[in-house]
Amino acid sequence: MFPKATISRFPMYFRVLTEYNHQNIALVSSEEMARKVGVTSSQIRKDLSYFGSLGIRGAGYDVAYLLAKIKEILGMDKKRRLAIIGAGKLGLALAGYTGLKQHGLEVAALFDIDQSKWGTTSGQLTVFPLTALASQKEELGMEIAVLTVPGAVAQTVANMAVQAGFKALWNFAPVRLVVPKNVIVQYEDLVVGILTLSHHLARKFG
Amino acid sequence: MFPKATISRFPMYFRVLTEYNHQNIALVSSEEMARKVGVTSSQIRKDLSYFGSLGIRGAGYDVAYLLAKIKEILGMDKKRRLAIIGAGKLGLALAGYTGLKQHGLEVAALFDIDQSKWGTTSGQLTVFPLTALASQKEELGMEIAVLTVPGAVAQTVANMAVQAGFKALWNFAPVRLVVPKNVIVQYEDLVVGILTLSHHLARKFG
DNA sequence: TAGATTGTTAATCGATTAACAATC
DNA sequence: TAGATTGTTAATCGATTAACAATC
Repeated sequence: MFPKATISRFPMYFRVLTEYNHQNIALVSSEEMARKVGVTSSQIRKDLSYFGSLGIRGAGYDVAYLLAKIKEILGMDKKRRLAIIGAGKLGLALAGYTGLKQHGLEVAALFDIDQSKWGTTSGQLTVFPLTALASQKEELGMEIAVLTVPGAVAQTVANMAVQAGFKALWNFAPVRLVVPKNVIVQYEDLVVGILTLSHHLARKFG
Repeated sequence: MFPKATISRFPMYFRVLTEYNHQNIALVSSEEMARKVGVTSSQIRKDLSYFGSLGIRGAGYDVAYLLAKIKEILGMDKKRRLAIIGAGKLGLALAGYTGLKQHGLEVAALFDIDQSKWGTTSGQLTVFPLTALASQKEELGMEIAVLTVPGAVAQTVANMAVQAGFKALWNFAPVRLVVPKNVIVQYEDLVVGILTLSHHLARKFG
């Protein structure tokens, strides 16, 4: 098995390879990529080696081939559709975030408990009542539920998502969720990064 | 020195302690906290031990005291003001994100290069021209620059922030920034989490 | 004192890096 | 073939966990 951190570096690899591809660069060495990404070349070779012998000894990595492989590893070869639950500021921002589309991820619909938000279109997206989650999941073929709701209701909403058949949750609420073990939860705590900065500032300047 | 991961767990400790505090619970054991946070009690004791002998043997941790200590460690004892550069969807969402305020962080102003956005108030916040960065930094006492701009201009904007005197950057653009070594950059890549999920889905279901 | 729980040490586990044989 | 760079092994580094002496 490979380190968890390996997968977390793949999005960055994907981006620099996309760039090389646009520049019509056909081959790239681990050394060259390493410089661009900001890791060691050893790290890159090791990360890639977990998924097979993807390079050419003496030459480097075929950009197009490696790009295809990484897309496959990250599940980007198939379009993944997301349901955003919680049409607040964060939910709406994610709905319009171009970074998702650039990585083959598509927000298909939003859901909210607040009646006043129903039907509202953000871009060409519709906000549905939370009760429509299961039916719309089937209708729109959504696989991943994004939780952008207050912490106090996160567990309840997670239960509904699980009930609706979602096997993957991307949770922005700072709450540990209890879910059946065939359901994957990815936690996203936006506050960690900024408080890490705040900590460093406090250390250095007080 | 302590593991980098130690600090990243502190925001979660802060939240559960805040909860205990609201419930008027005065003492809490590492075992109890561990259950709530979802880590081992050893981990909690170790994490805290890096910052002194914060507990009471045989009894546990004094909630109010530990809370104060953690606030201090995370630099939350002083209010930190943020400048959001890039008044797009993500920037506006962060400007209105209540999670920041709950952790003693205050967005003081937004900045954008796009003239049509200047003066626009989001909540009671103003969007300033990028050229006003240095003057407003002094005026409003901002310490942290939040970069919510496209990757293509992130380095240029980072340079401006450094020029304006910011010593800490919170960078949402998926680009490695080159900055003087007395400037701290915290990278926030929103795509990593969701692509990790996508990878797991691909593994399990194809 | 007896019971409980911390703080810390040592062992374990996991991830990164250096080095180089394999090979294009 | 000579030069280059991968893929992989072994060494190093770092983080977590288990266990228990210290002590409230």
